[in-house]
Amino acid sequence: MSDAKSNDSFKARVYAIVAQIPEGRLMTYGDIAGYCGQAYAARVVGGLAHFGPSELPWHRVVNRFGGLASGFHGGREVQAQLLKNESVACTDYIVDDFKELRWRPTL
DNA sequence: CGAGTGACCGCAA
DNA sequence: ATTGCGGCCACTC
Repeated sequence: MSDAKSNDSFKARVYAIVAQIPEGRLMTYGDIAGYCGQAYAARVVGGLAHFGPSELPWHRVVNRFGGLASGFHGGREVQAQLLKNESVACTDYIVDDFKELRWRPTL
């Protein structure tokens, strides 16, 4: 909300955004980090995701190229399968309409 | 407690 | 247009 300054840890904000990503939608680490207030903390988003709760739709989070990242819970093939399961056209671990599916959080 | 690593991005030349 | 480099935060061991 209005404050949303630094009451919660950075990871809390990242998890909140990722958890709010709708189906068929994708987001990039830089975008999430940017919406968290630190566009330079893109690495943190990835790091948190590596240890983050598998309950969050990390499979909807991709890199700048719209491709699946590594270290996903289970494997990239699983992530690709999940995206396909969400009607997301992904080819060779790369989202086809990534630029079109790039979702923007509702502030 | 301290140090290192990490699924990255943006910019510059 | 392409390539190379640096930098920030949090988590884990």
